[in-house]
Amino acid sequence: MSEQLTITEVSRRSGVAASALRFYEEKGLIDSERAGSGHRRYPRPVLRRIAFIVFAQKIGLTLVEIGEELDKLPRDRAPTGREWSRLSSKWTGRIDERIEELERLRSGLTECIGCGCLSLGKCKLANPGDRVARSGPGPRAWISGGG
Amino acid sequence: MSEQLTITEVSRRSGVAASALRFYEEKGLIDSERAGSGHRRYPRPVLRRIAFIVFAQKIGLTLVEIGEELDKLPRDRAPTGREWSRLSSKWTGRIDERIEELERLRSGLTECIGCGCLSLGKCKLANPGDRVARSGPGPRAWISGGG
DNA sequence: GTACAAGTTCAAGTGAGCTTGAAGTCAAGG
DNA sequence: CCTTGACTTCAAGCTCACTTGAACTTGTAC
Repeated sequence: MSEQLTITEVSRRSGVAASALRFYEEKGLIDSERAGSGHRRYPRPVLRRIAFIVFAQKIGLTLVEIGEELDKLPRDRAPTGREWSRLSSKWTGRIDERIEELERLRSGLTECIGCGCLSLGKCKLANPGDRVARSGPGPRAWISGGG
Repeated sequence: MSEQLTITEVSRRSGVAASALRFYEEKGLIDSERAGSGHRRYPRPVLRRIAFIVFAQKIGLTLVEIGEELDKLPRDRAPTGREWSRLSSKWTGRIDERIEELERLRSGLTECIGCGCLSLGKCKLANPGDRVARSGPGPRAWISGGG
């Protein structure tokens, strides 16, 4: 019958820390029911939702953006494969853009740095549209990294 | 003669805020000399150095990593093109890795989400090596985004 | 001589995405 | 009855990459 999962089970299966799961719930990204004790009980489809969140983060979406995407899914029932893939189509575009940007940067490194043009402003490669620039005080958006 | 630039000039030419330039200096990423007044005066080659920092950030290096790379350059004279490109070779590898990861994620989105396997752990695509995972409390590393 | 822009330092704030710690609840086992 | 362990909430802390504000000095223009 184990249709409901505890937070530790969900954490183990998803690889996402329990504290992060609570955090996601607080942000409205996932839901939980409660046992009589007040403990969280997760319906199984939450795993897919979490997988999607992890996926989306790796692609580079913020939790807010992910939330907006997830809001397009029905809350009352498990979404269909069709519904999931409708969301994902948007993201492949994002991935493509990012790959293109990285390829531009790679050319910049090999071509642009060899010559003397790497002085910004002049060099289109260093500043392609300036899409990453300025969007508030916090850290600028960055790439994977993790190493 | 204007061999020396003020902080506003450097800021304007590089597109990096003056506050950020001071911050970079504090972190040891760039140097400045001082006018009699105590105001910063930058030698021209600093622009290339800043360009490199901006570049490297877009690729996904942290300021600490960038600092480690820049430490390999001579401080007493302007580095040669050869010296710059030695640094950059490392980074192209990083870009390639990141592009590969994004391509894996893209396959994951189109193949993996259509089927039912998107439950993490089972799905290799969702967790390729787990390179981005766990490295301290802060935000996980993320990608560009910037909108 | 006084206004004003442009610079200085230092401390504190910001935002994202969490983690950690304190203090408490609840169910099962000995 | 007491401990253990899994859970709860809430507040505070942390990293990264900066920005912002306060209080102050300097150089130039009128």
